[in-house]
Amino acid sequence: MNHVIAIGKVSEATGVKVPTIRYYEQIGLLPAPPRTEGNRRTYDRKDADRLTFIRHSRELGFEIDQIRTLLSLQDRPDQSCSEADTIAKARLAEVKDKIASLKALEAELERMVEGCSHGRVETCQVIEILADHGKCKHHLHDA
Amino acid sequence: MNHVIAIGKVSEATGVKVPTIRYYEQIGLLPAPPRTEGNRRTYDRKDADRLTFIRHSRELGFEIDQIRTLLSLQDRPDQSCSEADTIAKARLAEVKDKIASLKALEAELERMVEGCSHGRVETCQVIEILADHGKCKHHLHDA
DNA sequence: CCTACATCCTCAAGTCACTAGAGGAGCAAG
DNA sequence: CTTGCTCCTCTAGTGACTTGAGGATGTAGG
Repeated sequence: MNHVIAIGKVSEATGVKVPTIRYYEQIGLLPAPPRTEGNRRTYDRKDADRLTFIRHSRELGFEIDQIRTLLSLQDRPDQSCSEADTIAKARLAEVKDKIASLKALEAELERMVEGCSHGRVETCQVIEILADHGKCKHHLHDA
Repeated sequence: MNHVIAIGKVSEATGVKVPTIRYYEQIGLLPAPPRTEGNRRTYDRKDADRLTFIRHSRELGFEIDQIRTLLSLQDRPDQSCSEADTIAKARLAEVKDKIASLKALEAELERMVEGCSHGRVETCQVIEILADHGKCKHHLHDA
């Protein structure tokens, strides 16, 4: 209720950097807060909660547009949560994919590093493997 | 030696898209090839190899600047490969980190999705967990 | 009251690694 | 000769911010 928190304090409390908070306001993800006489933004607890929600969602890899949807769902608690469920499931699938391809990548990098004879480039597996894709067993889709 | 391959063919052969090849030339990652009378780029086997090297490195998640270093190492085979080794090791560490944080993320998403009662938003774990970071056991660094 | 200094403001431009589109020229086949 | 493909340059857009310039405001100490 009492808009009293300065942008720097919200930043500290939520872990979202000051310019990022202003950016979120600009793109309409966070409502423009009231200002002091000296034109400074004043936030309250609700704003901080929203920013925490946003930060956590970003950490989980959701895109801004997905977060927009999730936020709008949060604002209307009577609605079905199937949309939130769908978004989370899609993200989960993405994450599983990414873990799989990162593991392939890890294996290949390990092979590279282990194969490095610490000699000259001529005989270095690192360079060798990068140069010759045929030496790579896996098909990596994206890393 | 015989510069004879058109950009579309190199693209096909290496899996690097045509505009991306031109982009790599622009940023100096790939040397500007000779042109035909009709101003078309003509590539040879060496260029294709270099592009394969670049693509594979990108798939492994190396940044353009790192690839620049790796390429310059490849060009001077007498040098020590310790720099390549260092770059690969750093990338390996990054990948391991990322896998760890993605696994935490996977667990959290799974918890969210399983906790969804398919009812209204009010009781939905998905929204709940996003809103309250305290409910999240893990510290995720980046996803 | 004055002076440092931290914090805040706006606006524009930069980052990374591409991708997309406009508008036009070259080239091979039917 | 025309259809349709590939190619050319150039500019601008993408996502999610970050950085910097240039200035105003707020606060603590002397």
